[in-house]
Amino acid sequence: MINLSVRRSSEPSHPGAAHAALQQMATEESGALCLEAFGSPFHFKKGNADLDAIRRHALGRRSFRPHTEMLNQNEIARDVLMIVDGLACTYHLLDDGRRQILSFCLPGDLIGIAGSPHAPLGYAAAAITNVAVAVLPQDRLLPIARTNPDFAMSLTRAVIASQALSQHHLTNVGRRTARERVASLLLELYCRVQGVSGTAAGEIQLPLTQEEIGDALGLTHFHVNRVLRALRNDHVVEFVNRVLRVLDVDRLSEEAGVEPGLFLSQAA
Amino acid sequence: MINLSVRRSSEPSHPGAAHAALQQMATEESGALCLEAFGSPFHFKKGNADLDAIRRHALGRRSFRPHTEMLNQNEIARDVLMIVDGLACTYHLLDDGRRQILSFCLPGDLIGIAGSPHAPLGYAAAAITNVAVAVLPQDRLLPIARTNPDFAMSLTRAVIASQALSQHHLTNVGRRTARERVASLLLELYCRVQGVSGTAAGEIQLPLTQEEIGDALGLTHFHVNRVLRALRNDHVVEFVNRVLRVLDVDRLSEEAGVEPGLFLSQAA
DNA sequence: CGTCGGGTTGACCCTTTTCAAAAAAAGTGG
DNA sequence: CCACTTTTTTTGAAAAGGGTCAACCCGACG
Repeated sequence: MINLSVRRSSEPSHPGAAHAALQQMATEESGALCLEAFGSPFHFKKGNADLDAIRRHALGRRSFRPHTEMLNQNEIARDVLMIVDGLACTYHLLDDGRRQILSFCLPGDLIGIAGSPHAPLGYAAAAITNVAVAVLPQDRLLPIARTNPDFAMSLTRAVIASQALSQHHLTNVGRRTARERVASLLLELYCRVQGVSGTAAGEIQLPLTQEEIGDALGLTHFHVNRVLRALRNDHVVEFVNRVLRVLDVDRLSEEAGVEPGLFLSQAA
Repeated sequence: MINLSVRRSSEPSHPGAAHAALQQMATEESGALCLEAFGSPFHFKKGNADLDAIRRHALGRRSFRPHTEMLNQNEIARDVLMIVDGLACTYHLLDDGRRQILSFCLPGDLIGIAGSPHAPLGYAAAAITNVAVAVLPQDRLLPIARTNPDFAMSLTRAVIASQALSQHHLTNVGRRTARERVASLLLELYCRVQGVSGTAAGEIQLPLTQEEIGDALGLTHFHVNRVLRALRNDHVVEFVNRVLRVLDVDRLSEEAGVEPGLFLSQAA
């Protein structure tokens, strides 16, 4: 049902020699392991005030290769990570292998904020593409907040925004048909990716497998495949070769059953 | 499919004369409309530091009768509400009447915190029983946070805790069977109610309809009924007459597929 | 050139929904 | 305290939306 081949992030990486220059570029402040290219369509373009406020306090950078685990759901998370480049996801993994993807994480998203400082995180995070993150040690949050009150509110707003998305997903999975769910997720990703990349073409790069889509929507990848085909036949969206082409945005949001503009506010 | 008979909360209330004394008791700080009795099993017993920090800044109180709307999903929320007594829920309402309950709100829970100060809330909230809340105007959050950094972090932690619950629900609905979902929700409510009420009996008052349970779990109330019967036949839990009796906690958490103690941390 | 991760398809099965209807409970007003 | 109404719970039968399983295809990659 799921791809369990997620490698531990602590594994040493073996970047090809050709990538050396880019790695240098990425190895800014800290001695974190940095690798791979950063020409992805998922780069942090325009910042909003809150995110910049948070990012300003980051202590370093780290990078992750595709399909590596960024946060473990049973360990206490030492650091909060802000995605700077690339695509990741957070998820729950059940004992028998079932997986629920909780969110797809784009540049600007925060992952790993813990409620209690020494409790396990409760969810895992993994890189989907190459991912670069800014690192913010968990135990620096309170000190920073004390000297910088706006920082704390920025943090709060970031968490609230991400919860609004979680709730949207819950409604999706709980009360919508497979077709509506797929339409809704594609619309969401289309809007969010355009939001962070600043572009506005009719298509985006979307390096997701149908299995990942299914794990986010509570469907099997078989059924995702069927729905995708139907959506393509009906000239709503095409999702082939990791490219999502939206043929008719209004139609898509109609199919999804969401008010257009729901996801645009995310990018504000 | 859903009960659309939610009355506007602005309706004047008509408390019986017998309740006068109790009303007085409840009308503490402000001229808010207060009514009805407060002998419910859902009363704010033991506070944790964060919640007290937040509640300390509340400006007044309000009460809601059962099935009245507390927050509207299309309006901008003026106030943040902290439940002090009673049971409420937050939900999304789709155009065609489908409803997804996002969370059940017990004393200590915060609802209505807005990410952007002037955007619609995105979800609604309704009282299930009589509900008493502490009111905290949205626009006081930032001023308070500025002079009191710990308040902001308390707020952040409260939102994080509630997001953890949302995510748990998402996994429930997306990747678990009907039986697992019902078991999981009952276990959650059992633990949370005992947490806030401070009791530890084998049963709790749980004034929910099967329809509400279904709307929270992405099931029809017909199927909830059948699952409930099966669980009763198997001597795991009994849920009759608004009373939830847990016959075997370990068995229940096993059925739910969650590690026992997941929800206990909520009450900490 | 052979393996491997994804995508695609069809047939079949099963969990859950839908619909109709009745019984039980809970309010409401007199 | 009793009729009367409205919710809520319960049950059965039938339909359907998705899941399961078994293949096969394809391009990427070593």
